[in-house]
Amino acid sequence: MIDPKLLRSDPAGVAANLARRGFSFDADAFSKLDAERKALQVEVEALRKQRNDSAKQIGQAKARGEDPAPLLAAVQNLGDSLDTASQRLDSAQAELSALVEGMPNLLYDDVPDGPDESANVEIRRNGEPATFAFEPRDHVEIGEALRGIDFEAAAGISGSRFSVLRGGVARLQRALIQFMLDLHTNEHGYEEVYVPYLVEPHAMHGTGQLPKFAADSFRTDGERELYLIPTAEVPVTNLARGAILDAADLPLKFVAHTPCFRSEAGSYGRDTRGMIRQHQFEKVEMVQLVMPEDSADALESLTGHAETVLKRLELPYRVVTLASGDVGFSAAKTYDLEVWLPGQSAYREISSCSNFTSFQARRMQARFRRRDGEKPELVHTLNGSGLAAGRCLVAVLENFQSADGTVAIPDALRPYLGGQSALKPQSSA
RNA sequence: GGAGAGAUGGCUGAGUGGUCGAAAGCGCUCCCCUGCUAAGGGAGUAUACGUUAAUAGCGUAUCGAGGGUUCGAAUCCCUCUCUCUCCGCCA
Repeated sequence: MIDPKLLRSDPAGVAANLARRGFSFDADAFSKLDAERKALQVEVEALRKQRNDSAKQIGQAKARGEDPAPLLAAVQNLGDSLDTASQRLDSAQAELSALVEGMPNLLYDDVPDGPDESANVEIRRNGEPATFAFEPRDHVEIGEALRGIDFEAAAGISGSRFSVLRGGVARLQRALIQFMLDLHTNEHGYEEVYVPYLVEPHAMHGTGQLPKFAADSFRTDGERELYLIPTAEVPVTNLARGAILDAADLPLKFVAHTPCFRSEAGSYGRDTRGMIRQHQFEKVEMVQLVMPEDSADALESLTGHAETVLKRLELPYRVVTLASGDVGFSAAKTYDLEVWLPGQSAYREISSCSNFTSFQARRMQARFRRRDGEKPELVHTLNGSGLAAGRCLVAVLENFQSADGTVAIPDALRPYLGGQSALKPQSSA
């Protein structure tokens, strides 16, 4: 949520910023609606005062043993007019908050302008895409040869966009996750957390997935309205919901491994082959809660933490700054890490690192206090994948393949696989 | 799954439908007195929103949440949530 005070004081400036996203904010309509709301609020409060005063007088009259009847008569119609006015106030407030909650975060000035991902700006690369003496296969072929990925079995159980992993490949994914968690906790100062995979609507609302993007997530069908988390960002960031933290405790840095569930509505036909775009995938997520003045630097270091994973795994990648039209709803600025996939001869997103400034914190009232007695301020929240384990598995399979179908294990992972140095193809039974 | 108890300000804990935003104690802040391994006295001590130059006043709301009854609800009624205890069942 954008600061309502800023919306009132500089609606034109907000509109100009959001226009860079291609989001149109009607500043005049907002100001008019807000003025209406104010007038109604003043009216309602005046009526309430009248009612409170009368009630008080009635009480006093009764205490003195006087007949309260004339006073009662005087307030007879007050209730009705109060009801009417407060109903109008409620609907004005509902309209206003729907408007404000539907507005994306303000962009940082250094976000490059552009309508979509084609305008994203590459800022650095690491590693060289390997050249193969043969036609590199994609992970689907590699996985089948290893008898390690079974899409047919998954389809039989859950339909399209699911996968079953077996044997060494399943273990390789687990090793990746372990490696990432150990790296972030031991070397980058994150605290590992284990969190619920089903969350209530208010948690989804806090991080910005609701109300606007309900269709992107899976919702349970039972008596309780629960959502399968689309990312660990939701439960982990919500750890600070309603909190008033001590400045001395900041920054808070959490890392969690969770499965992620996405409905992928509207992505029909995209990445239908393989495990690039699934309804369920594993991800290690980093979340930081920091003081406002530190969030810009924190985004750089958080992105660096994600990059370290790729460096240690010897995977070629590049970092891009998302263009204004491609930045997500809640973010003020986002870097994507894109890993090289030989099977596609393309860089593909494997991590997304964002600074949400106070946008999520305001929604979930996550605050901190600089000193005793001072007013609490909103924290800034950030998160980034560190990394998407499913896509990382794809990247390892494709980048470390050899002509005979063997896949070498990156050195960094071998301790997690009992020293194993390669996955060998299996002859089909 | 069954049975019961509870939820009040930073904490503990009162509260009869009527000056209750809420007693008292603790804690904290300031002042006074006093003077030194102290004690005593006094005042103050929630948050949000509106109004405003104002973190001054004033107003409104908030006693787990949401409804209802009433001129008036912390107090009565309904629904829900959470916490605790016991039993059962499990990982």
